[in-house]
Amino acid sequence: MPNRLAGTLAGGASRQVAVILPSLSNIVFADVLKGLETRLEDDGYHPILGISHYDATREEHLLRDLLSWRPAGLVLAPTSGSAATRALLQAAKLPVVEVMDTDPDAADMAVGFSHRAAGRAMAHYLIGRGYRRMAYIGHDIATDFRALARLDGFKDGLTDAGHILSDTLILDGPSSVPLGREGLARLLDRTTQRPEAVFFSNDDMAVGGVFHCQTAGLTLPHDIALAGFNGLSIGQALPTPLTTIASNRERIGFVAADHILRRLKGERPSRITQIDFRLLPGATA
Amino acid sequence: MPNRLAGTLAGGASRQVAVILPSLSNIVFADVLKGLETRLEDDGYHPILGISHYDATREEHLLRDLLSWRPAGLVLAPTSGSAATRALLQAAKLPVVEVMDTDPDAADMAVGFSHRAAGRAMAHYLIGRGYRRMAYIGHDIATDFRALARLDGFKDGLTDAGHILSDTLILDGPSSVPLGREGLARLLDRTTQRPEAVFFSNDDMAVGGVFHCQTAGLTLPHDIALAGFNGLSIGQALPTPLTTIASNRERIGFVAADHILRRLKGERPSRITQIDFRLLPGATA
DNA sequence: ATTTTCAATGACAGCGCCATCATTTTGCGC
DNA sequence: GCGCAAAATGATGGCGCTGTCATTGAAAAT
Repeated sequence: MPNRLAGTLAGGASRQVAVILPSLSNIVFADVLKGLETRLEDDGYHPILGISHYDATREEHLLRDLLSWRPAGLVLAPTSGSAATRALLQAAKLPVVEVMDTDPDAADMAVGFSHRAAGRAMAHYLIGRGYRRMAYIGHDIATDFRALARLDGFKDGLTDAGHILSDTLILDGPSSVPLGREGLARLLDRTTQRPEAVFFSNDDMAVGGVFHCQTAGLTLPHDIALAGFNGLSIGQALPTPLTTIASNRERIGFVAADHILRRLKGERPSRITQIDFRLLPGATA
Repeated sequence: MPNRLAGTLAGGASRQVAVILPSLSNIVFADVLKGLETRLEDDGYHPILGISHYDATREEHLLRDLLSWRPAGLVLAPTSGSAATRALLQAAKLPVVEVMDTDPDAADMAVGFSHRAAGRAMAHYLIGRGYRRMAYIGHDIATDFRALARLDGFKDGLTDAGHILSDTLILDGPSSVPLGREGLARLLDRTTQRPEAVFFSNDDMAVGGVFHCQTAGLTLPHDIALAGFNGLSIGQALPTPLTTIASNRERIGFVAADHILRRLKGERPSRITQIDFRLLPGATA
């Protein structure tokens, strides 16, 4: 059995790719990782993993740590646009892909989609369906800046049509089904005038909202309309399939890995790669 | 920035731990990985990841590949008890933890719980609740031998009380909410006599079963009782919380990593470590 | 002041492999 | 059979670091 440490040190290519993700609690990043691993494995590469927990300091520390293994490439779902991180990325002489978004000033390459555009698309859809009084329920937005971008896009979309967001509820902690359920309960509890539609920060939260409606005896979408984001299979299997936006996370990971590998072969994959999202009209909105 | 390749080659400890998991589609293994990463990160270690896709050949190949990086330790959720794999593990002079089960003849250490005992526990619970005609709905069991062990344990439990499994439905493909929903629909469709209770291979499948009942107008647990396995938050957030068995997957990962690290410090953590499962009586059975 | 002990510093071999270059072998034409 | 070019084989120098050993200087003991 060869010793790849020695091989790499002596000048061979490393065949390890550093991967930094903000979380693994959310299936979303597990999907990205799956796509990455699938493509990397094809060429005999392996991911070295770091979890930033949505913390910029931790991310920067991980970056140094992982880079010290001299990986052949780096894939990360940035947790912040911190200057220190950006400097490290620029300085690192290796292919870098930032995933999940399409930041036009990415250090090197980017694979993902515009969360702002996704939020806007949902606003347009809901307006098109005739909803006017709309609310938003989200998880801890301070950390998850992509969810924040979707919220901003959603507001933009409402503004486009001359409307405004009637209510916003941000809950502490990571997104989850129970948190979404609690969120909708609290939102409905505190307002006299029920919103016609609620946009959740993601599908986990939205499914929780659906469960609350089932418990509270609210009929979807007649009494209230709900929409999520991600297109998780759980939402589609509900008795009333969730209206949501499908993001192709596994493909994002796959393409990101492919970009790294192609760059290593001397090719020049495009700097920004869109992996389209798709609005899934369900039965909840 | 130091070059850890050189450092490790020169005799330093590697600070990389190889991790082989069967899948990342299932949140279960993402949880294990999260626990692993959390503990490893504390000591500046990082996981190098491989996904076996429940395939013994692939697992063996990954093993060789990852071992060629001379990691400090190895954690794997075995996909099979293949002789070749076992030989590689024995031969490898590094701490090895097999997770998710408590195989008494593990190559080195094991951290997990007995799936057979878990299945049996659920049988005892359901019998105690007065159910007699019981069925099982599972996903592709040929690959997921831990799910198979739970089924065997479930049968054992029924046998203990002088009962037998009245019906079994195994569906192709990995477990998912839609698959569970389809499974229950098909099971009920093909039998004249409806089972009193159904045990699903896991929570994803069982939640699908709950959704089918909601759609078909079946009241839980009066018309039919359902039980799952894993204790996912989604099941607990349902309007009728799912009766299931909670497995502490993140803790399994955490303890596994801790065992590796302690071994590297010269300690001798126990060979087999039980991470207890816990039956969660919900409202569905 | 001299010897002894100990810590601190510095020099160096070698981890296992890949690239490069030197050497030998082979093939071919005349 | 000889000369030359091409190919196969073999030897060697790092890659960047760690652990060891030798050396030095300072502190402690006599």
